[in-house]
Amino acid sequence: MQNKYTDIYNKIADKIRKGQFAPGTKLASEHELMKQFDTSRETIRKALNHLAQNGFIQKIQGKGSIVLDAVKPDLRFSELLSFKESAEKMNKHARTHVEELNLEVAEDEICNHLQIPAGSVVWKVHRVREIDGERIILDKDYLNSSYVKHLSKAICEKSIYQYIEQELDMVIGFAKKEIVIEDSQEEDDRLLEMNGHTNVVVVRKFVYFDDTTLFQYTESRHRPDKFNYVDFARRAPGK
Amino acid sequence: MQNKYTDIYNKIADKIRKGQFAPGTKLASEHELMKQFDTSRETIRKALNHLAQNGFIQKIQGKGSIVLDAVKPDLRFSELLSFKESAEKMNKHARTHVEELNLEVAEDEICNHLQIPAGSVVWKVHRVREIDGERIILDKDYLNSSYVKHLSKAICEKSIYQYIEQELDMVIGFAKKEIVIEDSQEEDDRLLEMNGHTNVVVVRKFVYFDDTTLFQYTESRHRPDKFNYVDFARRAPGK
DNA sequence: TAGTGGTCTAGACCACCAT
DNA sequence: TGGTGGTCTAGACCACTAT
Repeated sequence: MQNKYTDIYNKIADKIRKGQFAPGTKLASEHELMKQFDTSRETIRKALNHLAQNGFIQKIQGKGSIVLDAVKPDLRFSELLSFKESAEKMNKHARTHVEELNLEVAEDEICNHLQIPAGSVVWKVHRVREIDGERIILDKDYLNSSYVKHLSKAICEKSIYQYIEQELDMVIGFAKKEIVIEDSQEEDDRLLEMNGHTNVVVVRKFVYFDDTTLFQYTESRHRPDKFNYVDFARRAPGK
Repeated sequence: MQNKYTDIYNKIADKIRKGQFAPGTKLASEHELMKQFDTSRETIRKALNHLAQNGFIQKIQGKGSIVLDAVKPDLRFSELLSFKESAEKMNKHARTHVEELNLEVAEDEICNHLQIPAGSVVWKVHRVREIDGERIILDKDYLNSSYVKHLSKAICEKSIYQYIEQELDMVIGFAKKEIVIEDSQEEDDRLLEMNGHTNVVVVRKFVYFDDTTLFQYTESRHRPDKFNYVDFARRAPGK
């Protein structure tokens, strides 16, 4: 347990995920939850607001907190997950093939993306993701070697994020993402089982540490028929 | 002004958008903002946390709140905006062509999506979105006629959400969204300028009122080369 | 050590919903 | 009317960063 409200959040979220709190039913009132968790109302409210933000519940003034039919809130576009984490949450059989792993002088475009001087040395990692026996995603990662000094095939096969967080003890903060559709390139055709598809879904991602330093640029190239993203969106209040 | 913290949020967000607070610089401290806005610290913190959630700032303990280089946080995938709102925020020349507007017995699949009995009567609205002179999006909307009793061509040309919120005084709460790539259908080819593209990006959306009732199912079909979504994602803390 | 943000509390008052 | 959630406050204590 890190703090009370994430603890309460996790306990309630788990019960909703497991169906112990059924969709359509109401949670106990905030007053009741205060007693159950022996805490103050603001702390309960922090947990409940977080649950509402993530699509677990809907709070209605005067009524209570209604459990929603989860959108698999685990597979969120707005979450920043590694491939390994996503695959595990989806219960997929996944394998990673490291096709390329080099510390090299980066192309100008990559240096530009990483906001470092042209001619800088970066880690270039190309990995193919095999899911249920099919090679359907090509991940092209570029990492600022000033922050991530060492990488290995084993690390890339497992999870770079896990290595950064657990071994390097750096904290990943946030990312900017973009989705576009593009024509497939020679590399996609060579490394993926394209099954005749001529375009790919490209997810571009800029990933930052907690202290706002940019350390990674990634292009995740998906075979179009296997691409699927879900999300939960709230209507911005106001006006 | 509805309440203090959204007011403070909007004021700071506007200044960041306009560049009056430059990326990389720090906001005033929470203590300082308390004095500036004549309010308590928790109220300031609510506003700042909201700004952090939406990618405007990064809070660092012991240091302060750093202004981020905005990802055009206005064009977020995780936001629930109408086409009109999106187009306005992007400063695009947009036109809407209402191709179909009928109150009719819905197909079983649609009834299923809207969670109503087979054979129910629903509003079916097909609209083509023209942006910068090109017809590139086909929106197929289905609305539960028990909640939305009246619609007109004028309403559909303008904004259904605006009509629902301002005229019907209903509050739109949240939506579940999904993105997939599919082969284009005869209707896409007929109504859109496909320029030889043979697939479309389909955004499926289930939209709910504030009180958790489902009132709309939408399929938004985009020409692939014009599809672009951006988002800001935070790494879930914990574990 | 001083200043920053992070957590938590106990209580007030208000708005909305049910009865 | 009583119960629910929504806003706001003043203050305490802690953790981290600077110096």
